[in-house]
Amino acid sequence: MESAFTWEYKTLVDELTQGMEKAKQLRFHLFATSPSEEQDLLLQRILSSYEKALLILRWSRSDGKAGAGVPASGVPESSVSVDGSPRSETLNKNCSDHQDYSTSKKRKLQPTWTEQVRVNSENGLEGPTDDGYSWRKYGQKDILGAKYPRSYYRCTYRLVQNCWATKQVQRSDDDPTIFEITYKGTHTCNQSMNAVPPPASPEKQEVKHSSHEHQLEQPNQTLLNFRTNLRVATENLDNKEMPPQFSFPSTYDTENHYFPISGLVDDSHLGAYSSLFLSPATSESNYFSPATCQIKNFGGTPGYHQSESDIPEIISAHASTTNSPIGGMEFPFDQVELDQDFPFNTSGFFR
DNA sequence: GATATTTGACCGGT
DNA sequence: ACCGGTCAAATATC
Repeated sequence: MESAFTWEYKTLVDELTQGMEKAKQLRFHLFATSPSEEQDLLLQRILSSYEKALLILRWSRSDGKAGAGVPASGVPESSVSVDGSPRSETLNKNCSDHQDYSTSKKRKLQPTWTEQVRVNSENGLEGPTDDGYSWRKYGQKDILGAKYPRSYYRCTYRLVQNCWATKQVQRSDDDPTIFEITYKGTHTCNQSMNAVPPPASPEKQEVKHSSHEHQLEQPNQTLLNFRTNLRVATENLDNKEMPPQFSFPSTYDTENHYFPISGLVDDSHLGAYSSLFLSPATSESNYFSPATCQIKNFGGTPGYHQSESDIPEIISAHASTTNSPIGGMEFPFDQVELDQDFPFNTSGFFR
């Protein structure tokens, strides 16, 4: 019945796969010669983009039926994190059930992935670094059986851009230099070009519940201190269907997870999924729905002097009703049903 | 004064 | 009832 779509799908996948292969080859050659960090990173990002595109296609296609035969090769984002360490993560694919946060106010199942970050510094206190997004801590809890409390962060721009990404940071019991960071949800905000940290000071975001709290104030400093390595993917919530074998985006990643640190913040980062979906339109053109504009004006600044909880309510209600911001796209999105998981209401840019 | 963090209270799931 | 996650008032920081 959807033969046309199927055809397009295959073609798309094919094209993307080819592109990715070429990029891999190029990268291979590059490694043989004189790998400059920036070049490598660029390729890294190119590959990552391909990965994302493929992943999205697959995801949207399978939508609920686990992988549709394709291994959910799953990293929706760059495989390099700010601190230069590779990351891999697993998503729980079951995020198709929360249409809008507003109604249930329960962000039940979202893409969730965990990474472990080892902190290098001798005293290893600062916690994992800036991951390119700015977070706001909203809670801390002692967890049963855990030595260290768990910290809860959410995206600073939740109100302004209706971004519902959150993360939890838990210091490992036995190895205090290891932090386990669980990301939940994807960023729909656009703080991607945040190589320059926003005024909100995202840097010291990570726990400082340790007795010592001499946090370095400069992000770059911090970055340098945490040339963390070791990323372990885990987390695949309640999705039994998901094949255990998700793999790294590209085989290269698995082999060389020592990507050189560079000052760059990968632009796709955690928001991969959402930003992905948005990207065809968002990244270049900043159109976006009128509703979005209202939202933006609404909050004004990332302040929340007015009981935070109402605003998102309004916003998402708004957003969920105006569900067709994407007008002129050529891709048959309607068949893919993208809107399920990812709030399109996000604004491309907050200005 | 605006924004971020801290921390006890609250709430929902199990 | 317990536990993890979130809220929100109080407090800290800029």
